[in-house]
Amino acid sequence: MDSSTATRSIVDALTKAIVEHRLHPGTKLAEQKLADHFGVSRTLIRQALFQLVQKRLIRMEPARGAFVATPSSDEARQVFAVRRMIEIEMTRSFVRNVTPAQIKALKDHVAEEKAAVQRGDVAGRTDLLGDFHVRMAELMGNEVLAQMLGELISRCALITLMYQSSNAAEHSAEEHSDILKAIIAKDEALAVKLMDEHLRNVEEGLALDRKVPSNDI
Amino acid sequence: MDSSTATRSIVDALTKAIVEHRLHPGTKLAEQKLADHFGVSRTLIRQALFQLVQKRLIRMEPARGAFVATPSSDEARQVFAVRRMIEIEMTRSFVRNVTPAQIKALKDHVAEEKAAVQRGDVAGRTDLLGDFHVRMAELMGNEVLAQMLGELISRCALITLMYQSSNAAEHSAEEHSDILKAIIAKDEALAVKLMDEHLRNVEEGLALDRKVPSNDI
DNA sequence: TCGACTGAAAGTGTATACAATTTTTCCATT
DNA sequence: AATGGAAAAATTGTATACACTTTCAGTCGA
Repeated sequence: MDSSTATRSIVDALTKAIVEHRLHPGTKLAEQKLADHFGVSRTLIRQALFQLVQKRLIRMEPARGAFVATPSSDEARQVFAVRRMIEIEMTRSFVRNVTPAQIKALKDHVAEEKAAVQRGDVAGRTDLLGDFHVRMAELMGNEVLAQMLGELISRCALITLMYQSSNAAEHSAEEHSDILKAIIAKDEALAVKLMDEHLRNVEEGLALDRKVPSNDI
Repeated sequence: MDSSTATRSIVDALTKAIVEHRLHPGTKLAEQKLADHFGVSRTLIRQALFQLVQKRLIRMEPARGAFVATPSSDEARQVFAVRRMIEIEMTRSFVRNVTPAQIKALKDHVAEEKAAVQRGDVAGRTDLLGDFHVRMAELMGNEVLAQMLGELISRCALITLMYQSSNAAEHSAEEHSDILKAIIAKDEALAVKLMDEHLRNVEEGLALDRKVPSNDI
């Protein structure tokens, strides 16, 4: 059997469950339970758990087991700082080499976002808002970039769940739209500025100064 | 026993061996041999191998086993593109908030680099040249950044081995020194420009246009 | 001689077994 | 009733067993 396929699908399923907030920060992930649930042995579950540790979506405590990660506010700030570093330059590079096909792809994406907002599809909206950034990376044809950004954004999903205060994320679709306009106008400086502000807005919509909220372990 | 400790030390040992070029691209990593070498069962070896797959230092083929990765020239270009994105903004941020202690730390590091160059210590030099960049990230207090950059630089070690043509890397210590001078002068634009050029120089010292050289699998 | 088949050897993929640790339960003691 | 502690249950960490796939050597046939 394909080594990766079995383990990979478990990793993907767990990642999805964590990012979509069906598994909350601090939740214990018992190996046998997961094994029963997925219909495999603990061996494969452990392989999957170790991969999730590397993705920083769970943590493992010696002899105590795996838990959904509870990123600290420090870590949250660092993740956002790295996102800004990457995405500022990504945006710059994107504007410089943008093609009509790329613009169309982003337009379609923003339209989907707005549709999700309109119909009040919170889960779908959250998903799409993150995908906008990964989509840019993919459209640039840089898989390394796309994957790194994807992992950072997965971590942001956890962070958002833990520290969300205001619903500043409601404006994100608008901001994406504005960024796209700047890209279309090939206004490099503006696009970069808007992306930077957008990421700062998302971060400032979080309560990173307070203690870890309700979901404390 | 600490879950991570055993596996972790295996991952570290293999990473070191790959980055230090004691294991060449394409080399088969047989599980039982590694198990014997490390004095553990295949279980732990497999856990380690899966982690190395995620770090892109090895690849696993279904039912065929693990091999030291042989990054394509496309992948190499992407890795360098991401490094530039991250490090340009990292440098900018570094200059803006630099402290005397940070400057001293980088000065010491560059001195070590020059010493290694002087005494013809190629292995130590290569190591230190990569560390300069990680050191900057660490000095900024951003562990997330430091770890991401560390992984990118590990991949660069593999890439360098596969595609090294000219020994352009010999000037790297000089370039680090120049970057540091710009940082000390708090000349943000210059520091960023020098870092960008430095990374481009390293990349251009590689033969990414040619077919995969001798070490083809 | 070359090529294709065949069977053995080696290696990977998953499950299970077992030792060691943690957690829970339950009873005794204050 | 609350606390402490010991035994039992559950859980993790590692090794081993076993089925399945690939690899390779050797043989047979053209």
